[in-house]
Amino acid sequence: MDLQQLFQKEGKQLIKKKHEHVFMQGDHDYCFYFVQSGLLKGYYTLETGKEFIKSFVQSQDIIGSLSAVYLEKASTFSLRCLEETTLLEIPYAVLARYGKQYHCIANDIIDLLLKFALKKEQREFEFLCLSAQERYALLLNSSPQLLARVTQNDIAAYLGVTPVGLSRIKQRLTHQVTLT
Amino acid sequence: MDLQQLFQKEGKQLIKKKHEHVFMQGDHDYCFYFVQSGLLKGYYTLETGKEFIKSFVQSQDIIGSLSAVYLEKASTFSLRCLEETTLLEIPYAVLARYGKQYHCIANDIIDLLLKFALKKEQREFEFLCLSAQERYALLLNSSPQLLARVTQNDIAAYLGVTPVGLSRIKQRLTHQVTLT
DNA sequence: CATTAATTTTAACTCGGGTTAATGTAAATT
DNA sequence: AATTTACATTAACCCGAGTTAAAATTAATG
Repeated sequence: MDLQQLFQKEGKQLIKKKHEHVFMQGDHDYCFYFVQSGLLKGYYTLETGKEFIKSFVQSQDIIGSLSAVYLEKASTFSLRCLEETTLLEIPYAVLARYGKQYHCIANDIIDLLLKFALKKEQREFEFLCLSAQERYALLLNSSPQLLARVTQNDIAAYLGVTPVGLSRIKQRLTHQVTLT
Repeated sequence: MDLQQLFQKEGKQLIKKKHEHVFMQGDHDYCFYFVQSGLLKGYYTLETGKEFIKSFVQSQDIIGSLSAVYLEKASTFSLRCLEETTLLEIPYAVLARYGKQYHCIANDIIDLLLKFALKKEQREFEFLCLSAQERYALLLNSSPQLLARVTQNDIAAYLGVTPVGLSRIKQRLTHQVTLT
């Protein structure tokens, strides 16, 4: 048995409409979610009211709040649907139980965590070493189909700039391109 | 047996002088390292020659290049001693073998990866949502003793600003503080 | 279809941070 | 002690991005 089969077997199916939340920043959510279809955003809300997007979550992804699930603290971010989305929900306790019993599940969890860690490391690299314009160019290259499904506001919030800033970046890029 | 005991038992001790490298960006290093004493920096070198510090690595930390070890690719960063440092070196293959055999080791690996993922997630948050000044203020609060061991240049490279920029941030902060 | 609401672009102004270079200060080496 | 080398601060100038506000475009809804 692998992790995905475990979700199929033990997961509870949730169907969420566009704009609905799976959980909110501050919640003590103790579940992981496998995305069967749809699109979501994980985002931070600051005291100032500003919103920043941690990640877009797509079909076949597994998502959960590590700080809520593992540290048993309040979730540091909210998870909200950008499109109608179907998920399979599984409590962490169930996952942990299977992990202890089946080595292959434990290995899948290690695998999942490693991929997650690598993804976060890559994003850290981009923020640490690259300009907003370079980050946008990378995103455009790696995920054009994702960008098409998402508003400019959300892309900006993902890059860590304002919508106005992103608009200027796009303008600069297209001018440069047509120059060459 | 736990992970630290495994390092004691199977690890090979390395003693490195200040400025020596453990591995370099581009190397195919296949090991994890437990830091017994000393201080290191993991850093990216860009084609432009600019350096950015991914993380400082302190006593009791475990470090390795995930992309080198797990993806079997070239390491994306270099690891270099800021002080004389002693390490215990263990090949990933050995770790994986013990992980398969002993559940407690597998659990420790999951634990290690989770903590690493949480750390990277926190740093992602800081870059995504906070200004350089806010990041510096946080660092000053959370790790004053670390800052005392590290040069301004390295703190700047860790925050993602230039030494000149950091100097201005410090000036701004002390002026603000003395105003209140 | 028309109106309202949401999204995107453009402009004017401000500010943080990069760049370069000069100055000051501390360490290291001979 | 003297000189070189590394590290830190300061100043002048420039540019990218934030802010606010207005205009333009697109989408949603009665």
